[in-house]
Amino acid sequence: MRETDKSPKHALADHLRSAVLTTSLAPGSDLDEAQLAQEFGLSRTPLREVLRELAGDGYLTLHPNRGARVSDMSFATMRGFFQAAPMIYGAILRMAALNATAAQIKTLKSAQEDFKSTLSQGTAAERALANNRFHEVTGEMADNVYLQPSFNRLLIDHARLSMTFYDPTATQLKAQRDLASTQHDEIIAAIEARDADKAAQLAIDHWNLSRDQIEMFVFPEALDLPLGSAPQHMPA
Amino acid sequence: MRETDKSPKHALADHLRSAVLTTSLAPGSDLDEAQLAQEFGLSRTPLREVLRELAGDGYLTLHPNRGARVSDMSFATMRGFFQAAPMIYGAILRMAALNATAAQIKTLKSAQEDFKSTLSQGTAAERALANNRFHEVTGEMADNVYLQPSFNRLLIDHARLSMTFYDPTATQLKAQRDLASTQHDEIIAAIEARDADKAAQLAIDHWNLSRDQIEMFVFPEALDLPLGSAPQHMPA
DNA sequence: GGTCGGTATTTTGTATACATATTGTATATT
DNA sequence: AATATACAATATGTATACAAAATACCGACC
Repeated sequence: MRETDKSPKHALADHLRSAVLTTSLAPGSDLDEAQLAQEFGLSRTPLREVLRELAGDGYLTLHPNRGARVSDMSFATMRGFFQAAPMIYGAILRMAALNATAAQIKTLKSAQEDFKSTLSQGTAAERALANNRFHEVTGEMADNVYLQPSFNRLLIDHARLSMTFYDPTATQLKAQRDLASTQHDEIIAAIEARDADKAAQLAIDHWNLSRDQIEMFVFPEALDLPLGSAPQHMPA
Repeated sequence: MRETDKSPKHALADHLRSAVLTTSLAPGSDLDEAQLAQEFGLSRTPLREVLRELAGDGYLTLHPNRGARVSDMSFATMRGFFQAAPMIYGAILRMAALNATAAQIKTLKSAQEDFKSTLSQGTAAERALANNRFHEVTGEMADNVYLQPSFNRLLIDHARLSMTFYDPTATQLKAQRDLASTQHDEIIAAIEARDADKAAQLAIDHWNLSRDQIEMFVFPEALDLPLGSAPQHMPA
């Protein structure tokens, strides 16, 4: 893979996408056109075109006369996310099982290998990107231009939620990740067998796992402090 | 509504959207940047930004070094359309019933009034646009950024299919249009009553009607010619 | 006569310069 | 001292000029 001869536009777009997905660019943060232009060695004109493309895909939001910001994630959008995700994920995997080509299955397996290697020796960001890539491939397999835009938008925020609600101290996490990987393998098998119902079911299972991880972070075990053991705040 | 003081960018975007929806710009036709720029009185730079935005929304497709074309509709995309539409329409109307604001309901009623007036005295294109607007409002009501992109993409091709498979000679058409209008009224009522199940059911009904119209065009009654009554093609 | 190759023309992509809008700051006024 | 206003600084939006790519045209060659 030659990365060097890619056009600066592609390099910029890839960089921004990764940065948004891994929240190294935080939701809501705003981008400086002049700075990015200089950094990636192109003028503002093509740069602004890239920003518009990424805005169309949901990575960024453009505010007239006020520049581009990373699309933000409020509690309202999270609610919408949890409502829409199971349906879309299920539909995508169902169609993936029906329509996947041999070449795509090969690509998916390779994406899964990459994901596995990030499990043993990758950062949280690398894991999120590899997982994102795996699911992107399933989206391509489904080959439905009407579902794809919504699916890709879900994937963006799925990655960002994973990064946001990632708790390295959680002890169950290793086991959950292994289960996720196992589910990926099962998904590949279902697609290869063209078993649409199985694929749809696995989508739900996989989604629930993901959902549990986030829930576990938001609603952790309450701390078990006996009443009164914490020092009282006394008036000075 | 002042149309005159809108920025040329908005004017261009609106024009292109309408032209695509009504197929006055045919699927697959390509756009001349220089010509459009002159026509709408702006330079190529902002014009290209508009093209990128519309491409993000699915109206256009950009081909690197080869300009912008109206997104085309193949049989493959039609198949995908019929697979995805019922699910998304149902989900959108369900959420619309749950989340619609009073202001939005007012907007929807007004859109329906406009639609009704096109039924009695509008062209096919005007009807398609008014119908499209009605459903766009339901999309806004659902207020779900993850479903909206797919829904809007479906609406684009729904409008274009209506225009493509529109048969002014079909006698049932008037009755079907009145039924569509009645369904719109029922949809408004369900949303106002916050009856999500009803709204979802109406989405399916409304969709089936639409589907039947298209099917009627593609598979018309076979011509009732007795065998042999058509002149045989004789060798010269 | 048809196909290949090279040049001219057209079209798309990029850079730079300029115009316009927004934001921050300092000063004046109440 | 607080607010309002004018002005400066910064950032976004647009136009034009130039570069690169693709297409069309024409002639040579098989």
